[in-house]
Amino acid sequence: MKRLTRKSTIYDIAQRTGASPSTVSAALNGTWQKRRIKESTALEVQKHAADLGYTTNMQARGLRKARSGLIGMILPAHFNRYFSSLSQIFEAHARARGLCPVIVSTLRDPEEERRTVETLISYAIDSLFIVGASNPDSLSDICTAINLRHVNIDLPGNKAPSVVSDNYSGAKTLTREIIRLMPKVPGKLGDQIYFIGGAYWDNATAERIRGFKDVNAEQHREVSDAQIFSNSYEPDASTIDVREICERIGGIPAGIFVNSTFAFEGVLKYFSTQPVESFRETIVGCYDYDPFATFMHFPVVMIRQNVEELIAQGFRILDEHITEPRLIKIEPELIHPRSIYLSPHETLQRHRV
Amino acid sequence: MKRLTRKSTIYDIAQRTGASPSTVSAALNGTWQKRRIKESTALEVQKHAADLGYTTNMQARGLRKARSGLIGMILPAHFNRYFSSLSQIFEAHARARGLCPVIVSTLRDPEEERRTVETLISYAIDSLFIVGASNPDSLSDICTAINLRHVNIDLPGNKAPSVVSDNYSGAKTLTREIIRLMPKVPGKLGDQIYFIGGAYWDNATAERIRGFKDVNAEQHREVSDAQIFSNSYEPDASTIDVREICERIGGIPAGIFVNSTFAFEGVLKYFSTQPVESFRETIVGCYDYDPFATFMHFPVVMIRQNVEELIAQGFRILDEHITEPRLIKIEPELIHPRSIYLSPHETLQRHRV
DNA sequence: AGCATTTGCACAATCGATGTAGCAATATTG
DNA sequence: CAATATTGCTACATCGATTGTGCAAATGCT
Repeated sequence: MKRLTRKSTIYDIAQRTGASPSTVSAALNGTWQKRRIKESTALEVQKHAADLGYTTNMQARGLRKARSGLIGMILPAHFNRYFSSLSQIFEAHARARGLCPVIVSTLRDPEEERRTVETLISYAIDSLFIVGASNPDSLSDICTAINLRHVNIDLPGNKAPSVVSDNYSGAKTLTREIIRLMPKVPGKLGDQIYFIGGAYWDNATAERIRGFKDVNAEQHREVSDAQIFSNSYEPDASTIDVREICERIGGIPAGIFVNSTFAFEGVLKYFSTQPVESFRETIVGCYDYDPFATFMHFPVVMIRQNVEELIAQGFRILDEHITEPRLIKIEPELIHPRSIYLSPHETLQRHRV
Repeated sequence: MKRLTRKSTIYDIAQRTGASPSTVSAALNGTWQKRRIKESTALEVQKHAADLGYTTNMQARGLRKARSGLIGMILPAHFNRYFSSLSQIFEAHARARGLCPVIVSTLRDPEEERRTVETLISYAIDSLFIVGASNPDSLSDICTAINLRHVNIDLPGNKAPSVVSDNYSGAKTLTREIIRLMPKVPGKLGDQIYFIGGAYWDNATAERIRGFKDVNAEQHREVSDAQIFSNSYEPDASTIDVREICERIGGIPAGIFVNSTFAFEGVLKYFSTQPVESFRETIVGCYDYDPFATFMHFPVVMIRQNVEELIAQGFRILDEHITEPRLIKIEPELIHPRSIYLSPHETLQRHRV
């Protein structure tokens, strides 16, 4: 009863139809017109293929054609709304092109990033999206060495085209909004605004800090470096940082610029140890959008990166065979408290191609 | 200047070292002892391979060995904390086994599920995790036909081993907790508890409805079918359903059992149209956990499925070559309002293997 | 009819790695 | 020292699809 049926191959079909393997191949991969195969032959072959349940062995095809039909993406993590929205949209685009997406997370570990890229290369991926890599340029080197088309998304590199949010402008918008919503009680304890999360040496964080500082300056608020906590991607960094701030000022600050939803979770972890009432006058702005995060028990404004555009531009760059470094900035948008941008299913439906 | 360098192959290394391709192959894939290759030869080959930056062409290897080193997973969507936590952990396990994870979402579309499984098969994946499929059995048929090991996760099937949450028990726990937290004002408008989301014909929803009803019965609360809204996975279903409920009772119900974070987003979408004060006495229980969702401006209790165990058991089943259908139930846990279970990075770190 | 095209298809090499079978050189044994 | 065993390696077929080349047969043309 055990059907140890091997997958059927073009040779099986060749036998049944009496055609040669090359004819079968042509009939099935769409090149039969070019190869002057009679239509009736092609149809015959296709019929037999269909009822044998034939599907192309992509490894064989890939081996021969030196491309696989796979398209790779590496990103820091799946378990995050920003990154998973990137995956979701990346996937829709890949599918629309008849490619099979391979999305792997690398946990911001440079060594893991290298290994993963090499693994993907060993599967002969046709192109690669490098999302939020800690060292994009070293990955570019690997790709360039074997002529693999790739783009950086989210964090830019110097050796390949990059598509990123306009972090400076987004941070300015967000900072302005935080300040606008902050209780206007000058001199009040915790009247200052803090920046938490990320790492100052990465481009995105640096740009956001710049925007944060510039808006504060423009509004005649002093910002000292003691208000900026961006030295680590370590798990608990933001939990520890926010605790330190709160202990320093003896309360919860009136405004916090949180640099990512990852960091925001860390902040919440500390908040969960504090009484609910302590948040009455706290305004949190978070760079990155999470639908649930806009419904906190205190007001949260968020920046939603234009994920669709980030990915679309990435594909455009690959399509147009652009390989020289360049930087494309995409404007993000402000999301107000208690708003659901789109239900996730809607987002998904929109990208069914 | 353009380095159109092809990836180097065992033939390149063979040339440089003067060894034959088979020797090179053996030296590099670890079988050299078995094939009685002198250690010095093997080392020599490995050295040359290293500085040529050689990596195995997995398509060639896969073609020859009829397996690819890829392991597949299909799931409804990436853009969701439950599913993306499954991906995250799946990936860690895959990596620990030296496999490359290929995770593809299928948007609960049966046709897309079939197509995707066939695509994955055409890449000769070594095994497959089928997560939350709308029709697991038809996918099992496809897999069985070519002898592909697979497990169902989250939603069970009848033709392959399945690992699912104990939905009945989880739903009972959640329902009890909702009732416990609900304001004790009998006769009050909206004193009833509602069930929203999912589709009654899928096993998980059915089990949860059963748990929901049983606990209500046990507490001498009547539940009519008019309190249960589980007829659709359509995007806006839960938004529409909750609106209908609220309009029917002229307010927001005191207790809502929301069947997934997807549905919860839909509910929030409606809530965002209502004044904040209207939620003062609403208790929401949501089956599935999202870290941000526990910090809403009204109390939210959640059920966190034991994602680690779901995946671990899935791998165990594959490892032990279990193919006959069986159902493994994993106990989920209750998550209280305003609690962050683990920061995402911690979750990730724990699964770096 | 006689020649030139065109049509329809088959052959065989190829992609890169694997693994069986086998051969020569060396080592072991009686 | 001859016979046997072991060591170290190579040759070659193979996995399944693609594709350049070639060659009959059918058709067109004069």
